[in-house]
Amino acid sequence: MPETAIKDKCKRCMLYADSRLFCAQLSEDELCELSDRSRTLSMKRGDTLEDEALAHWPIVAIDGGVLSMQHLLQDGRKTIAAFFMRGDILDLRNVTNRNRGALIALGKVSLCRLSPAVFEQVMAQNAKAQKVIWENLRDQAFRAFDHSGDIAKKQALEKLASFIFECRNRQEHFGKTELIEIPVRRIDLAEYLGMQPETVSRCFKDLEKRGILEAQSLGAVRITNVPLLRRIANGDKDVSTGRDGEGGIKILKIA
Amino acid sequence: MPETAIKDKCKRCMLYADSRLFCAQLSEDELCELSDRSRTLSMKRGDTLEDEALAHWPIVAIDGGVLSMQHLLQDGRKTIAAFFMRGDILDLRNVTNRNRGALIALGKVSLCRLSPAVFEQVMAQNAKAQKVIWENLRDQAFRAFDHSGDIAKKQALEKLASFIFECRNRQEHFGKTELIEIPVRRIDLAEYLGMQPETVSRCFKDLEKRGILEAQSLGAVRITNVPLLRRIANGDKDVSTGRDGEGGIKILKIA
DNA sequence: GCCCCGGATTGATCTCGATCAACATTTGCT
DNA sequence: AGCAAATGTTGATCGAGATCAATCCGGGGC
Repeated sequence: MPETAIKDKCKRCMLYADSRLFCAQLSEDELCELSDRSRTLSMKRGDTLEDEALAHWPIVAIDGGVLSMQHLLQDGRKTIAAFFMRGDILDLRNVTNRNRGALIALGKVSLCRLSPAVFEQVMAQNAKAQKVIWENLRDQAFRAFDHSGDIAKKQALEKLASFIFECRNRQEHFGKTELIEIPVRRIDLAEYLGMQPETVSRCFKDLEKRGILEAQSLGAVRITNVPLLRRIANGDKDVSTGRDGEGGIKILKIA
Repeated sequence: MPETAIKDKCKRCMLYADSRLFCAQLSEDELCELSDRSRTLSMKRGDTLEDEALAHWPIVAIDGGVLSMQHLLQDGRKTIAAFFMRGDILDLRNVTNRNRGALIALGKVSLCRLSPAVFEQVMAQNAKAQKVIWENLRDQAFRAFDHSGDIAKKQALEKLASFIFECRNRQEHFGKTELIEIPVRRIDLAEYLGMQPETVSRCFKDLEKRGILEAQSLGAVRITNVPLLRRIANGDKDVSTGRDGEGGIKILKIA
């Protein structure tokens, strides 16, 4: 077998199979070198990427599943600051643990610890790959800015509506259907949105009662009234308080 | 004057004068080309970077002042998702306005709209410059993750304490003093932390009453009890609720 | 299949911070 | 400097969502 044959582990990995993702941008030689010097890892719910492991492998690329960044307060309160999913690349080189939360899997996660040396080399040489990782990091940052805005002033119902749209934006679209996958448990969702699981539950029920969405299961919903959900997400009080029961008649107050 | 003479506008700009920032990494030729194809801009409180202007100049480097990213809800509620300060570089190429808030100055801001072509060229050629902008974007992302965690579950007092530490981390250290500059108004601070100006005011007063900090003016405070403020920021309920009036005696519950 | 247990739901109560209102102070403009 | 408008502070009241408590699932292991 020639030195440059693409490894099976890479052929099975979405980072290579999806033409928009990082490994698909690499030349055969680059991919093989990166592959040889990198290590895949499977995690299950609750597993943590330990500091010690991260010191050696500070660059992590997500193949599938949902990895969370969690902040733990001293009295036990917990928050999820971010979700990382397929295609996301985390560069934790020189990130002091002061401003980095724990990285914890929220289900089965498969990821690849990339060799920092090869990563750096590819970043310097391969403009296409550089563009992909730059845009990925930029997306992560903008998603975080958005999320900060969402949880700062929005009410519970509005936060949940925004989150459903965030899921919709991130998932590969299943045709034209408004079937949205919710890839995390209620409890994680609550921690991400800064609310209690009880409140999340109540808000889902409220949206169902108003005919805005249907629960398919705990892990998926179908939006039955996209414009109305959008208005709630955008903080239109006349809708979110339920005063306008018929829905969608009132003219939007577009700034 | 030779073609490669460094322009006055660059000599006066901290992006060049501070050796850690972007323009200081460039060769004289690179700097001059970038300078020729870029445009400085001064803004005053309330000025907005318009979409139209950003379409032509999507890359913005902050020389000084505080620029905010604001999200406006339909009923008038407003949140500040992020602060951008000296050295921050915003790359808004291909960012749909859907997930980008308005960019509004919170005081006098001086910035430089960088030529995308030259920026891209420098990013491809100059490894040192590439490292600086990569790390800057990474800092922005991690700061946003942190901030999301802060505002999701923390109480008002805890959020304010965290914010004071955020200011402390970001400012160039004035010697060893615990004098912290608060570079934004109360009202902006409230929008950033997802609370009301009244609450911000009450929390500052509370921290003063407890002897944890002294207000020097609206724009600066001196921390007089750093460990206690840290415990509040970290969500130690025994402290933040004021039950432990003497402060600092109780043993920390480190997880 | 059955058991088991973490997660999800539902209901009742309470609290922190939002809101409203009045007043003080700072900032910006001429 | 002096005025007007914007911002900040203080006090009183109210409500959305946290908290507490009691079930109710659903899916993984044997």
